[in-house]
Amino acid sequence: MKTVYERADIVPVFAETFRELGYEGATLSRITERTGIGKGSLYHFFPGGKEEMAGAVLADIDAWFEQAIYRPLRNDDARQAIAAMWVNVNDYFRAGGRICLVGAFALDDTRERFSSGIADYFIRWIEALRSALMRAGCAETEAQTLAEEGVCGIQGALVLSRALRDGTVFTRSLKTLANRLEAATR
Amino acid sequence: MKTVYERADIVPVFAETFRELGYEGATLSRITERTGIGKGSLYHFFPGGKEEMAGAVLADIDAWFEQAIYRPLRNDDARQAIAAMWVNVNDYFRAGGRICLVGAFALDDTRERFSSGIADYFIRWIEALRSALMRAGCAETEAQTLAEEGVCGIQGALVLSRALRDGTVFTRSLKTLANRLEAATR
DNA sequence: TCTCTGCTGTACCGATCGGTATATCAATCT
DNA sequence: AGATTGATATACCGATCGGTACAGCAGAGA
Repeated sequence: MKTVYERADIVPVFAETFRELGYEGATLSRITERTGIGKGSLYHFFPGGKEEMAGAVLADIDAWFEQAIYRPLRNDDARQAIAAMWVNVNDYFRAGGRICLVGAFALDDTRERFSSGIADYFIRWIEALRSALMRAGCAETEAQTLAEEGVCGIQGALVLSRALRDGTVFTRSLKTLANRLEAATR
Repeated sequence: MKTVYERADIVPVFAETFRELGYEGATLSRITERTGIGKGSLYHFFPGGKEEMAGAVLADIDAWFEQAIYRPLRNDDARQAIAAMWVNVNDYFRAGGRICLVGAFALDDTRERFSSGIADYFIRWIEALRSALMRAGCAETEAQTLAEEGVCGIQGALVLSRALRDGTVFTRSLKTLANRLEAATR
């Protein structure tokens, strides 16, 4: 059999594995087990090993957020883009059933491996949201505070809903944040 | 030499080790290296191994929050207790330089090992804060929302300040949250 | 002084870690 | 057909994993 895998097909499986087990917890045997791909192929596509695999996941995540969240926030109608952000974020994180890998990596030593990528992800998110808020009528300092508060709140909601095993906490928190930002743009 | 260690002396060192490396990343060799205690003593005090060590840390953390945060929120003057909470939390987390181990454990598979302890920590925090908010004059539903938002925001601020390597983000976020709650109690 | 108890360091256990080498396979090109 | 290429499974590597066994050692009580 010659089943050819594409990086694009494998990376999302990596992502879920790292999400569930963390960087250290995601051993190569776990990864081969979940992807169904042997070490041979794994190292063929990712000669850099585990670190390259996780790096590919982060790049994949970054690309998704760039096109689905950041770009609309920067370029499209501000109010609409912000509203779409809440919906897309709720879907992406499966209403709290899925964590933010970037945030999780930031919390422990794994941060040192992907330092700049992790910082970028959040900087660009906050900056894009701030831009949208200002276009929607916020003053600069308020927009900055609210943007930080929004991104912050999302990360916190992920932690909390995981801890409580209650996805409604996540969706409810997003709603509260959305109202808060909406109130500030009129 | 007969240097007798107390569990109370060791546990905080465990805590920092788990914080920095995560549960999987905190190997026994790392732990012995940081504590300066050999495996012999380690397993003498903690026959249950790594899991018991981490469990002791969680119990330690829980006890600290109970006496320093939750109890005042439940019993003392509401406004004062809330104000004290922000100060104590900022100190405890070293202005964002130290993460919340409970939150970190919640994010990956480690949650399954300490499930009830993790959930309890957050449930009691939110409940205590809600109680204080109500005594300070909040309506019940608003108090619940604000309490969740507060705890949520703290967790998010920890993630964000770690990711950005910027402790000012943490302190600033706490300030914003404090203002938010203050505004709702008058 | 002589036990006895509690603590400690160390050697060791099987299992698994991340990673490498290689032989084989399927498909394509000449 | 024969050679070449890319993809795959597998065996294997030294290192380290979490955990155990145990011998020795210091101090308290007899």
